[in-house]
Amino acid sequence: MDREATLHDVAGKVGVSPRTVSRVVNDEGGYSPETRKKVLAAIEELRYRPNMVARALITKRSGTVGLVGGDMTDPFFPALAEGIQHRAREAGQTMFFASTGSDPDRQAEVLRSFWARAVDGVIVFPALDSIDQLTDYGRRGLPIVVVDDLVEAPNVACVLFDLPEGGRLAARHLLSAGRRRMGVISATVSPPRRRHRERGFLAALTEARGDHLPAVTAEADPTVRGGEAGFAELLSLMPDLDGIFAYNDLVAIGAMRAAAASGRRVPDDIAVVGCDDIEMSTYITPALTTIRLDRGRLSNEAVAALGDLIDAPAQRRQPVVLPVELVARESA
Amino acid sequence: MDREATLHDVAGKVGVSPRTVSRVVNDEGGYSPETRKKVLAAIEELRYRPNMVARALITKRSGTVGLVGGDMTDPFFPALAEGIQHRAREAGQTMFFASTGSDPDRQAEVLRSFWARAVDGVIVFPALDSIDQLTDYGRRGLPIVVVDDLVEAPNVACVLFDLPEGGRLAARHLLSAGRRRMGVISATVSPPRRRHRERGFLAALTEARGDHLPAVTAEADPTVRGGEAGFAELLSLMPDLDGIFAYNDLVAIGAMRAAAASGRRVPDDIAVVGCDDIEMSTYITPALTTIRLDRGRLSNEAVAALGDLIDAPAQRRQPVVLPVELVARESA
DNA sequence: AACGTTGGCGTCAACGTTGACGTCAACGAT
DNA sequence: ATCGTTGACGTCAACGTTGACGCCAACGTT
Repeated sequence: MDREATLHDVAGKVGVSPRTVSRVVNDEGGYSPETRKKVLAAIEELRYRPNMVARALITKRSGTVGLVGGDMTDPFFPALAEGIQHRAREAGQTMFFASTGSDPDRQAEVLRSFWARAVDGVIVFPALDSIDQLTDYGRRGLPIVVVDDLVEAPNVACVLFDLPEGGRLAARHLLSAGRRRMGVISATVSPPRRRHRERGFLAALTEARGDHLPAVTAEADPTVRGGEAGFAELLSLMPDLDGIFAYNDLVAIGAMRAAAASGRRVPDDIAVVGCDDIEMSTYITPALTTIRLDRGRLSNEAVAALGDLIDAPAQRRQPVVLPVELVARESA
Repeated sequence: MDREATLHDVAGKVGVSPRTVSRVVNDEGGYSPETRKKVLAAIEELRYRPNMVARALITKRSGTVGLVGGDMTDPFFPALAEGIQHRAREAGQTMFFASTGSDPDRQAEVLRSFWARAVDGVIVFPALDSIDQLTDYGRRGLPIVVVDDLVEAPNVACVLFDLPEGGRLAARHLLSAGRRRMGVISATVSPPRRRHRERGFLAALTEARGDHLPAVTAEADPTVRGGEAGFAELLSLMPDLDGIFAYNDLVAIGAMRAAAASGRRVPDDIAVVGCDDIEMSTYITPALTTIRLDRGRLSNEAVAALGDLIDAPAQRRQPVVLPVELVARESA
């Protein structure tokens, strides 16, 4: 035959109904051992494989999950995608991937595309101002795991790192190293309510009292180049800067490079702390001190949360808050 | 209604048949302007969206493409995935992604999963010894773009960089810098017939004659750690090594780190050339001299080749060979 | 007036699988 | 012998959409 075998072909070969073949394929029971052997032999001979498209039309389950992020070239992401895909594969699922460039319109387009293809659920790093669309899809019945944000809606679970604590750890580390004139670089696309790192950092400074000056703040894109620009902005606000906390490692690396370019030694003249702990951070000189976000842990928790949503939807879910830790290297 | 609207719902609201609604949705013609307006209004009101699963069951087209690679944490890959996804999105397609860990059994599993979900085509970085399975899927009718290898089969097109030329450029660069005792690090998973870089490198040395010694070779995993191990292997074969060409940038960075750890200065004592041109290569010290593989170009060519296969399958395709260039920085 | 053409519809039967329910022979209990 | 139960099947009708083909009124040509 010049087309792929179907249940009907297998059934025809064995002399049973397609329904019976479906029972064997799906291990449903309700067939004799003899029938089972014959069906499996025919499956092998005809190279039958279930058509997941036809199956999805009936069961509304496609065996796929979607991963929606900002930009895949952010090194944090591929490691996470590998983790998520590994766990999804264990559950017999195939992964869609789409990046949104942190644009809510593109995220809406991606979610629409996934919804139209009956994905079993999605793991989303939300774009700015996209809670409404996430809530909408949750209400429509799409299981959604939101990462690094809080959305309360049916079928939505949240998994996030304790980023305020990360900010506090960074602040305390810089203070204990004797830094007194500090700055924080936050993400350009983050609204104030999502600047957890900055909030924790500033809170820790306030708690500590002491002789440090009030910290200055800047914004930057999540790239090395962004970090260079963020450094320049901080410096213009506080020329005798001696400590920096950046919201991700690429930005921190950029700040380090800009510091070096301006004749300041890291960490002698200025200490830098990042947040992520990407591999690159161990290879640059000096090696970056950073707040480690455990991607393996995040992958596991996100996929587990999605599995729970898929199996038992429309149940109330408490956010899962993952701990962070400071990894002290050379830059601070 | 507590379920998503279908063509039937829209048809019922307007008072036409579902087929007519389908004609409007798909811009097929064969309807009056008045009918079109009514249908579009009803679509808006009912928030109708085509069910891509149902559509795929009939048309055998799902509007999805699959990307199959080794490991997403290889920095070359995410940049490529962004490019491919961007181009796919322009064509209204959604991207599956799966990594295989360069394992042919996992690649077979991935292809089976994609095939069962009626992907329109796949772009594959082949795992070792996987030509047979690729040929098999090509014969079954799956459009396949193979990257960095050559597979001749129906429905298969190949896109690859001129890696032998990359090897030659690296060799000539090192020679012109006065290096005379050189080594090449190839991929552990590459069979001899796929060591294009090494072959080009050695060929250029043979052509050049001169007073350089025959190069030594080593194998390494595609990571910084792999590069450190590869460097050690080369060094054991040639203790007065003064030039290295690595098959990717991470390996080159690892070699640089190992050289520094052994007290050798890069490039003074030992010059290092990589291949890829990942972003990290510009940020490490010294910045890496490398053979640049243009990912934007590769994404475009791969997606274009896949589009051609999808639109006109079972046609003979000449491999697309992309040029490479040497980017001279500080390490060589 | 008759005939051929054609636009704007509609009908029908898939596509491959599965949920809901039906049939029937074999078996144990009475 | 009769009856109720049950395992091992089978039948039927979706699921939502589309390809193939049919119908019919309107129109132009003869």
